[in-house]
This record gives sequence, C-alpha cells and structure tokens, in this order.
Amino acid sequence: MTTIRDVAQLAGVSTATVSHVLNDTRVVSDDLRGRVVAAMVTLNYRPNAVARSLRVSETLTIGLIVPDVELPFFARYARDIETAASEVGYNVILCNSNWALANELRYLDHLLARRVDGLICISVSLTPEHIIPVLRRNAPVVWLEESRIGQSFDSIVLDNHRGAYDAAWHLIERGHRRIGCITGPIVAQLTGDRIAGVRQALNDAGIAHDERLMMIGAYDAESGYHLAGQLLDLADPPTALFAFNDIMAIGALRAAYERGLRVGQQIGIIGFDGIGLTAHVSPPLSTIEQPTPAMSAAAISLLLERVSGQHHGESRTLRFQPRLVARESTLGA
Amino acid sequence: MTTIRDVAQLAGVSTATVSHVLNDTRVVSDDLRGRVVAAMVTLNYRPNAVARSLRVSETLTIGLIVPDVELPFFARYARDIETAASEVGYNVILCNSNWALANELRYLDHLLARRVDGLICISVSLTPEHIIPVLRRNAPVVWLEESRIGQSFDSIVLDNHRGAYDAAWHLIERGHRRIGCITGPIVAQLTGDRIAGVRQALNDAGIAHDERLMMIGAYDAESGYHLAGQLLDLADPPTALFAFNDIMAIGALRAAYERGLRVGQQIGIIGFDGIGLTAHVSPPLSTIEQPTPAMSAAAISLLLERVSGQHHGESRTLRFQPRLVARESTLGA
DNA sequence: CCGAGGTAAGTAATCGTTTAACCAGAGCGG
DNA sequence: CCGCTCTGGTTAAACGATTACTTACCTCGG
Repeated sequence: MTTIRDVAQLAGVSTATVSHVLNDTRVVSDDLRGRVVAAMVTLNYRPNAVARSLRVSETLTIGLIVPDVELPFFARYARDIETAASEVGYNVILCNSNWALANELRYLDHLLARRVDGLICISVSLTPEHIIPVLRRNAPVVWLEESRIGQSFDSIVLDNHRGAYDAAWHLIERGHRRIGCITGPIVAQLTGDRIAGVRQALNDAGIAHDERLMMIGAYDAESGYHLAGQLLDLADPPTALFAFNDIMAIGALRAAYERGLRVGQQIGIIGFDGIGLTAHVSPPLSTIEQPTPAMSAAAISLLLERVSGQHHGESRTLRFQPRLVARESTLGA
Repeated sequence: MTTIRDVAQLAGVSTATVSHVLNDTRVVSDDLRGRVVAAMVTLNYRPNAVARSLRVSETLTIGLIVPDVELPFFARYARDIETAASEVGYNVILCNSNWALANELRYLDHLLARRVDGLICISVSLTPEHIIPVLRRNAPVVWLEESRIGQSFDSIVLDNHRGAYDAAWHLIERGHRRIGCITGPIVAQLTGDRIAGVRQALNDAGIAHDERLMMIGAYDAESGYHLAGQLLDLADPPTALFAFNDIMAIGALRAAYERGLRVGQQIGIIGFDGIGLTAHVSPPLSTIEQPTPAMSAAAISLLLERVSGQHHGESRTLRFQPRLVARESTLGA
C-alpha cells in the first residue's frame, strides 16, 4: 500500500508538501503541485483515513444504534440518516441492538473505542446513566423518537400528541364515533403522548371514551392482528381502528379481511409512521407520516454542531410535525 | 482521553506490559497484572481502536453496499449481515448507493480510504473492472445475490432456478394451468435464472407456455400492481400469478383486491424472497424464502477466510437453496 | 547595502497503539 | 563457577498521516 512518503519521494518533495497539496492547506507552487499530483496518479495513491483520524482525532464516522433494521420503520431511518450523513462526508456504522440492553452497551463500547464523532440512538432501554459516560468522552449523542426528560443530550422527536390527534380527528370527521385503539406498551413515552392525543380529539368532539376500545399492543403485526380481531369481535364493535404504528395496522387489515369486512367502508383503519408499504397494501392504508428525512437531517445537524463546537452546553429538543396521509382504508371506495 | 501511557504510568510499568495485559499476548505476573487492571479501572481506560488499526493494519470493519436499505429485502440482509459480523467482532459501515453507480464508486473510495477489512456488495451496476482495484488493495469482496461470471471475487448466490421452479411447480400442483409471471428487468442474471426455472416447471408438467403471460416488472410494488392488473384484465386471464419478488406480489394482491377476487381461491399469488411482512398481509402471502441468515453468515465467513489468509487464489461461489413457504394466498381458505 | 517582511518550501514531533529486540535475574546442569 | 535457557520485564521503532516550527531565498524601502 503506497503511502504519502512514497508520493513525496517520487515527486522529489517533502511529505509536508504532499499533505498540503492533498488538503489545500497552504499555497504550493504550480511546479511542485503538478509533480505531486502526477506522482499520486502514477502510484494510485489513496490517503489512509485511519492514520489521518489518529492524528487529527476525528473519524468522520457516526454510530447508529437501532433495535432492528429489518423493521420498515427503522430501515427508513437508517436510510435517511445514512443519506444525510453521507451528504456531509460522514460514514455510518450500523448497530442492531435486537432490543437488548446488553447489546446496546456492547455497541456503545465498540463505538467509543472506534472514536466515532457522534452517535444517534433509537432505544427503549438505554437510560441517561448509560449515556453520560459517552458524553464525557465528548462524543455527542442525539436521541431519536423519544425525548428523555431533561437530559444532557439533544433529541429529535415527533409531535406524537398532534399526530394521534390528527388520526383520531380524521376518523371522527369521517363519521366514526366508536374508535378502537391499538396502542404500544405504555412504558414508552411516545405511546402515552399518542394516547393523550386520541383522548383530546375524542374530548373535543364530545365523544365519551370507552376504555374497552383501548388495547395494548406490542408494535408488531401479530399483536395488531390479534387485538384488532378482539375489537372487531366485541358485541358492539368499533367502526374504526387506529393502530399506533403501520405494522400493527397491517395486522389489523388482515383481521378485517378474515371477517369479510370491506376496509374503508364497513371499517376504517389508520396507522402511524408512514412506512413505504402503506401505499401498496390492500387497500392502501391511511397513516400519519413522520418526516423522517427532515428529522434525520436535523439529527445530523445537531450532532455536527456539537462536533464542531458551534454548540455546547444545554441540550436541545427539536419537535417535528407529522402529516396525515388519507388513503382508501379510511376513505371508502 | 486517557491513553495506554497514563495507565502504564499509574501502574508503574511499561506500556508494553499494559498492552500485553490488554491482549493476553504474553504471560504477565499476577502482581503487575493486578496493578495494570486496577489502573485501567480507575482511569476508565478504553483502548483507542484507531491507533490499534493503524499499527496492525486491520480495522475489524467491513463495508456493506446496498441499493436502498429501506426496501425490506435489503433491510433483512443488512440486519443479518450486521448480526453475523458483530458475532465475530466486526462492525459494519452501511452504504446506500441509491441504485446509482456514481454513489457506489464514491463509497468504494471511502471504504478503501477507511481501510475496511472487506466488502460485501449488492449491486446491479458495478462491474468487475470497478472491483479489481479494490481487490488489489487486498480488501476482499463478497458479492451477494448474483454471481458475476467467472470473477476474481467470491459470491453468495441463491439457486434462483430452483426457487422459481418450486414456485411454479407449487402453483401447478394446486391445479393451475395458466400462470402469469411478473419478472424483473431481464438484464439481471437472477431474473433470467428465475424465468428459466419457471419454463422448466411448465415443461415438466407438459404445459405450453404462453408468452403473453410473462410481464417485465421493476421489482417495486407499483409495477407489481400494474402488471398484475394487466394480466387479470386479459380476455383469458391467468388463474395464478408468480411475482419475482414479494414487493411486487404485494402490489399484485392489491390488483386482485380491487377486482374483488378472493386471493387463494379465485386467484393464486406467490412471491419471492420471504420478507417478514409476507406473513402478515391479507391474505398471508406464499413465497420462496431465501435463507438470508445462512447466506449472510457465509458471506462473512468467506470474507474472513480471505482476511486471515486461510484462503486465497481462485474465487468461490456458494449456492443456497430457497424454501417454499405456502400460505393462504395459494392455499385457499 | 542592510534588514524587515513575505513566500515557498522542508524538518521533525506527534497522535496511541503493537511488537521486535534487548536485558536482568533466576535456575540449573556439567 | 561458567554458561545456558527460561521468565518477565523494558526500550524504542514502527504504522501514515498532520502541522508547528524552522529555513532559504527574494524583494524592496530607507
């Protein structure tokens, strides 16, 4: 592997000059510059980023910890974050925690050892105590999806209350009075926010809330399917279902399908997140779309502002607004 | 940031000893070992992987280039590859080429600069000429999904012929005589293999092949939807559809849905790949499942065998067998 | 004609590890 | 008691870049 020294030698200059040509960090006479460039070409020289990183202590790398990138919601984030990072010259190390705290801690360790410049996290189990040591090694952290209350790190969150409100309100507008909800585990803050959003919408519409219509799911298709089935099999079933994510909504579609219900007419179904497939299932699924590209770009920005020292001190939380996408599953045929 | 020198100083030993304790690379007396470990703990020392990489020229990192990790099929590979890599202590740098050759080349450059130990690629546009220079810098490459004929790098492929044969045969067994196919772009070798598999099955069953039942899709939901619609609207429509991937099959489900056809009874539909959602759509979709975990693990193995020098020289192609997963979409209710 | 200032280069220290080469002392056979 | 082999340790040279510091030369005003 050819090094900067080889280039310098061939060009008959010092390594300093080569470096300066490489990084445009000092004027170099046209004569020498030409010789250096020529040498680089003939030797097919590629600077060693590892050596550079060691010297300037900056790796142009960020870590991304997600529970499971196979799930469409995380996959979308992974793509958008990678895209945003790559646009500013950063690479992304992907880490699947598989929902296990132990794995997250292991990855945290690896990433710190790798001296990543920053870290983006989607996690339900990591707590501030786990993150503090990371920050102390001045690798900034951006939290995605959920704001950990009053923390020392930045976060990017969705206005979940508003999203859920919009979903419920949309159903109400379509004439629904009995709305079944398939929530997620209530330990998660975002679940609580969404529940509150639904309650508020029902309130504003003057609809009494029936607790039996609120089922606790697990954000997976299986639970969406089963809980939707239970709701539909009630003596006085809801006329619409709001699943707290698209995957559960897709499960709900199936429950309706098996009961021969025409989704959109006999039963309204809406999901949450806006994963790509919602547009293509049968029938196309209404959803509350998260602006993941914007949120990803924001996450990268916050990170880089800290990396570059443009911002430090108190943490910031950026809140984004979701967007209702109404499709056949709530609009009828 | 505390370094190995700090630890050595605090423990009253040389850095060499600390290093040997760290890596178990030479016997160290219990006395010194204890002092070193204690020093590491009190200083909260984490070895700098960048420095280590520079010294031993090995980064314990591999690059993964995929077209778009948001698509479920690639997302699944990303997860399985990351999992397999992480099990042997490697990290994965994720790269979304967004289907563009220019991006792929840019990433190739980045990854080489980063001195990744190896590279796993899923790409339709990269050609051997692009890869040769990579290999010359002894970063082994494993190709996924498609074997580039007689190349100097290893590849992991699916037995596409067999998979398509099984899919078609399954439909034939269920009594179908007119089978519509929604293929992918025929430039891709895997598409050709699958077409051949279908032909073979029809042949073996003594069914004449109707060219008009073969439509060229783009491996996206949209094309699955449209082409399935065209097929179903024929004067003598097929009684079953075989889409060359699950996403297109999901589009086909919708086309059937809109025509009021009961999938599984009036029309059979089968996909390819075995993405997670197939089990949860309405109705659950039959598919040909790729053993992605095994294939990912194999990719990592091949890579590491070259990294460690256990294997070099002629390239190997590992072929995996897919598995038919029959669900309601071809089995009826 | 001298010295200040500017320009374009080179020298060498440094980043934090690993590891080859060296060394001191202990044990031991002859 | 000499010389040999172990054992457990240290010293210092890499790895491949960046960059503070130095140097050589040139120009130009006084």
